[in-house]
Amino acid sequence: MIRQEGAGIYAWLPLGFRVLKKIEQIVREEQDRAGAVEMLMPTIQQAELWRESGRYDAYGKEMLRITDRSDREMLFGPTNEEMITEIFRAGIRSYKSLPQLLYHIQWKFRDEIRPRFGVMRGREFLMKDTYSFDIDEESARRSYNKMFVAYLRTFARMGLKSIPMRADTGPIGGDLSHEFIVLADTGESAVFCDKRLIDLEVPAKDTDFDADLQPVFDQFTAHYAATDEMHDIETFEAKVSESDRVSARGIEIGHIFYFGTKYSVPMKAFVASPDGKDVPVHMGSYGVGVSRLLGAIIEAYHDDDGCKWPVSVAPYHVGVINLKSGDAACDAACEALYAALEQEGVEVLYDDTDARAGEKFARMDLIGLPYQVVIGPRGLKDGKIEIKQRSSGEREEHSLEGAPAHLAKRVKDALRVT
RNA sequence: CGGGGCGUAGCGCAGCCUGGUAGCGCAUCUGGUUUGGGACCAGAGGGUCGCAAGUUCGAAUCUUGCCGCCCCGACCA
Repeated sequence: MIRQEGAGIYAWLPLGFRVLKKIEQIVREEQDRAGAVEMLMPTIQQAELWRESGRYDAYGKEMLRITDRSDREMLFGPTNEEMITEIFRAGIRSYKSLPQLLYHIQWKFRDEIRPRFGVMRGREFLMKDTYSFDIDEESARRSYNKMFVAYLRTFARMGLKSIPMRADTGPIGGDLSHEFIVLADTGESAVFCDKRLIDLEVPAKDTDFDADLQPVFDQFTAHYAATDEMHDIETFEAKVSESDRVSARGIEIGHIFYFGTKYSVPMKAFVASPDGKDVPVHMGSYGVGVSRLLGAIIEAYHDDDGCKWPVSVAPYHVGVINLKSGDAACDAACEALYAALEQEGVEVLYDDTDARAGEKFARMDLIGLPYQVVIGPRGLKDGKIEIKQRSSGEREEHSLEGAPAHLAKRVKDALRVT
């Protein structure tokens, strides 16, 4: 799936790359649904831009600084607030063009003191970052809520139960911020929350993002939830009954900020307000660690034998195991099934190596595709094949004849966006 | 950056203390026997022992310097 090429730097091998693309696509679809517009900014930025915001000196050693052949100072972007602000001010002059919600999915580099946990904390990582521009705080809050809801949906589609937690705004600054945390034993930080939060229903596919989303926000922030650094044990114990208290470990998979005019003022991103006066725009930024999500999903879905991918992000939906490759009937049956499944839009990984059965099963379990189809000469005599579900381990006999439609239906049901 | 450790075949490791020219398991390749849930036998290929300098008749092994990587801590999508 991946291969380490340096501290915190990974090559994405074919299988891992497929998963990354699927995660990316879900993130993209939910951004689009929420009304954000995709674009693409470069990885390399000019130091000059960062001097305007004052962050060139403030950012410290985490920023990878580069010089070009003319000794111009450049940097590999750790984030894009400055650049998007520059793009905004160059093109937007009037309140009538607001709000704006722009995002891109691009590689970032942060020269972490200590990269670890593989792709969970790489130095180079793929991030979706959205930036909002609004005329005032009230409007900015609506943008914030859109991303808040979009994130709940995004993570749910990957099978992750995310919990928004009030967060410290950190070096990016501002006063309204939430981290989206997924609970996992191997999580990096301790988290504390109210159990009732975990069972809340995620907003549906047909959510109207132009409507008032404040009730959703209120619902998901009504109960206690805090990461280690924001945790206050007295409040926790006062607000949450003992049976509802959850103390666990969590992985941060998303982080949203409202930071007002922090960048628009120094960088002069002003728009004309209705009364004709120039006012600084109110901004927010919203990040999802796309490459990190791959690690988070594995943490959430695996067993001793390997991965157990949710259908929505699995590198393939179905693995076809030919128990006796070289046998004419087996080969024909496998190839027919493969073709029929592809016809149905099901993604298939076909193992026709001549390894022993046990090795093939083990390998397929490790890869962790949602469904495995086993075809061998013995079952084939009666037109039977085996369908195994990786997540439950459940195996069922099925007729070869109806298998493509049957599997396609199961895959499509699992993929149905709610 | 502070503390600890590692670098020897694609992967995982032994050998280093006590210098004598490199080995094991897995993987790969060939042949055979097997074959329905991690087979067996026989054989083969694959290594500038992280890099450089030094000590020595001789360095994977000792010394020094450098590079890379991992783990613990402060920081982070």
